[in-house]
Amino acid sequence: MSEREIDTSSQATEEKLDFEQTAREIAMGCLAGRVRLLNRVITGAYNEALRPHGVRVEQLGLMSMVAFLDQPTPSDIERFLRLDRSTLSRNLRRLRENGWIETVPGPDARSHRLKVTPQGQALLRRALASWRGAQQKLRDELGEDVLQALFTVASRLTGDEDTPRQRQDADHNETP
Amino acid sequence: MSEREIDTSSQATEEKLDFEQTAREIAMGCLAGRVRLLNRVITGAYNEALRPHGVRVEQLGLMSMVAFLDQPTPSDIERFLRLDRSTLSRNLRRLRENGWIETVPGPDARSHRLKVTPQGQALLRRALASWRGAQQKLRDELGEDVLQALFTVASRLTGDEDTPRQRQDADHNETP
DNA sequence: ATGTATTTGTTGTATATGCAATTATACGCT
DNA sequence: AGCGTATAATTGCATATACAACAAATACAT
Repeated sequence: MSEREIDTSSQATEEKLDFEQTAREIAMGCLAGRVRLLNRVITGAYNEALRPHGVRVEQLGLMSMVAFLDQPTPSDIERFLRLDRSTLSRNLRRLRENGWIETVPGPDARSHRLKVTPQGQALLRRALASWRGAQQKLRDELGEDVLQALFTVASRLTGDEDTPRQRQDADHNETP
Repeated sequence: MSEREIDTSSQATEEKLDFEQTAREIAMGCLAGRVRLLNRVITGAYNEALRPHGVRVEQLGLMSMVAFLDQPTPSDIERFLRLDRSTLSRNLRRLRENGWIETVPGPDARSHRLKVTPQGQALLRRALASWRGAQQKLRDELGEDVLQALFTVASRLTGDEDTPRQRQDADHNETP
């Protein structure tokens, strides 16, 4: 870096500014980054509250989903949670290894149904107060409206489980 | 399951209902679950768009943060992103192994500063269009107001480092 | 100055997550 | 029936994430 770069490189300077602006645009404006930050903070808050019970909020949530969907197959959960099959497979295996869920023969020879064991139910009941504590704390911090907004966004983004309004046109299929 | 359970177990029945309600409360109402779902869908969208460039949005974002913070130490980034030290350490190592960032001696013998290499800058420029495409697509799907809401929530939850340049009133400090 | 506490980074261990490839089963069509 | 395709779950590999334990260096209090 001697003399050349300073004099003749108005272009290089421009590129540098360009890069800095780009970096700023992504660093401060990336939606994915924000949502991951949000996720770290929020998930961390629940897990801190749940630590005494030896369960993570991811596991508690999955267990609850098994109960809520009433003997679902892994595939059912996958669709509902937009979770990759392989992720789900392993997460369920861990729940099974902990004795919190069990499998019963399913409607198909290649599938099976899931149910929460009594131990799993007991755990859920034990952990409920801590879970509620974390949820309430965040509700207080963020406000009920923000909570609702987050739920609404999630619904809208996943093709909505609960917002069945506005069907534009079911005919326009885009290249099968 | 013979006859006993049906007759004498009004208490067991009650407990079962109780469990089902709890499961529903958590399965459908857990904020952490919603935010993680949101994160899966959104981060997945960016990564799909970025795949041709061989970089993930987590990495692109971290690289941009290094540039934006202008030769930060890992500790600076940790505070800004609310990322665990160990996570950051490994993520930075991978960026270094890819030749996208480098370290220079820091203000301290136990620390060092980070900067983006020319290769890293080139990658950022190359990937910019794809990143913008993903961001715009989500903006269209969610609406500008929702985007802003997500940013605001993140800021509020982290004690807000940034709160976009919008400074409507820099005077109104909210009771320290 | 000296001993303790704090800061900074790394490594071990574990979970969550996703993509690609594989296996097994079911389904549909000829 | 049999063949090709679609669906279901698992496994290999890689990254992101966090907690705990550690090592090195600095800061601080007396």
